[in-house]
Amino acid sequence: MSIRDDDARVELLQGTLDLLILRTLQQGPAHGHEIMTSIRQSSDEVLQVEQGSLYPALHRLLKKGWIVFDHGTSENNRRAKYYRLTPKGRKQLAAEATKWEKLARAIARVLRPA
Amino acid sequence: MSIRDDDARVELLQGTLDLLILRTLQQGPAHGHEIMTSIRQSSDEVLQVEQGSLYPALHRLLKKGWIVFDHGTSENNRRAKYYRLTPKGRKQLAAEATKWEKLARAIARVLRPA
DNA sequence: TCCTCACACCTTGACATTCTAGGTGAGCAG
DNA sequence: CTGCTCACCTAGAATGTCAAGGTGTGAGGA
Repeated sequence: MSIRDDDARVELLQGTLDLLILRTLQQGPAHGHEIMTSIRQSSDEVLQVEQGSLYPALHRLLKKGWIVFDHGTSENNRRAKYYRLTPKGRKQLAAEATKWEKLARAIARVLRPA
Repeated sequence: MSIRDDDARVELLQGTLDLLILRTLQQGPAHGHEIMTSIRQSSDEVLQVEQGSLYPALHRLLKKGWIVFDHGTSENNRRAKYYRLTPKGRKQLAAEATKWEKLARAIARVLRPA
């Protein structure tokens, strides 16, 4: 994942991609390409997930049983894999979201101490 | 770095350690051990930096010219390296803090879209 | 005296995640 | 039939972190 930083791309942050994918799929099934553009758009063009990160991540989530996919046809009439959350994935999403909140708050505290 | 999660330790998040160290040193010179406890305390015991992460990180920051150290003696009368920010490090801190804010906001947007 | 503990520093090896940089094939527009 | 976008994929390298080890020294107690 990269973050747009004054028109330069800077790599940043490990461990949040799973969370972002799970959250995106919570809004309904989507194929890889859709997930990419969805994350980019819902972050106001700040977050740019690379394909080389996305697909390994999807396979990782599949393996862990957090998502599954069905074959389907995209809006552009292409073959595509529609991923969706499993119940296990929903739980994981909740857990990861909580963890993220906790972490973000903790870092914020360190950045501006009382 | 790990985050305390209901009395279990879960590793989390790559790329923020430099920021936390720089921010800690902004409050004045400190040696490694102090930096560890300072981060733990200012995060309300949530963030626990391991030695195996801290020292490589310090050497990395040294190499990049963001910090320097002087030999000194600790409060406990031990030999210690007192690290402090360089002007370059101060700039870097500002840049990384901005980047973090940007990222945290972006992720927050993805987590709860309008 | 000797022992143990905490302090302060360090390194090695493994691991996971991500990026770069490739590649495939199919549909669509010119 | 060419070129473009879509949609999928992988190999290789880089990176940062952790777990687990290690050294040496000072302080305090037995």
